[in-house]
Amino acid sequence: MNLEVVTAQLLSEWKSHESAFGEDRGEDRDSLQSTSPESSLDSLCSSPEMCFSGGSGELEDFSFGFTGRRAASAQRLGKPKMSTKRRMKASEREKMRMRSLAEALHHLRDYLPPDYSRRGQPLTKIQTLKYTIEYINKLSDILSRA
DNA sequence: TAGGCCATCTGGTCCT
DNA sequence: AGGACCAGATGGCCTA
Repeated sequence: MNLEVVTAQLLSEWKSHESAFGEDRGEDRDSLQSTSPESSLDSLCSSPEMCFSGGSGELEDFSFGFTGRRAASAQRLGKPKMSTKRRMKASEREKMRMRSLAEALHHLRDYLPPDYSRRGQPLTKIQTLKYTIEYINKLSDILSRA
């Protein structure tokens, strides 16, 4: 069985599951938000610090006001507080890490059949993961029966 | 206005 | 010591 046949079979199977899937979507409908397809990436600039590209001095001032409460709890534990420079570097790395994760999820959506994102509403991260699992299971099932 | 989703910051933990 | 990963907290945006 070649790839085209598998794909065709999958799509037809997909259609047959559409009703059940629709219910699933209905269940999730409430959680479908209006984040546009590009929003998860474009919205990287949705908060003040997101558009910061490194201006360390100002960022430092900002994060100081923002993190006071947690720093206090860290000091209470008697642990040596991370240096500001190191903390900023760690924050930057974490930001990049989460962005690459969001990007990967964004990319993953492209591999799901359009049925999964009906009504032009993009999938949330959770939905993307759940539906991907579902999709892979269906593909595996078809292949095992071939 | 409440609730969902998201990006970011942060401290803790593990690993190299 | 420093990087990677994780989970909790927080605030902004959007929709019903």
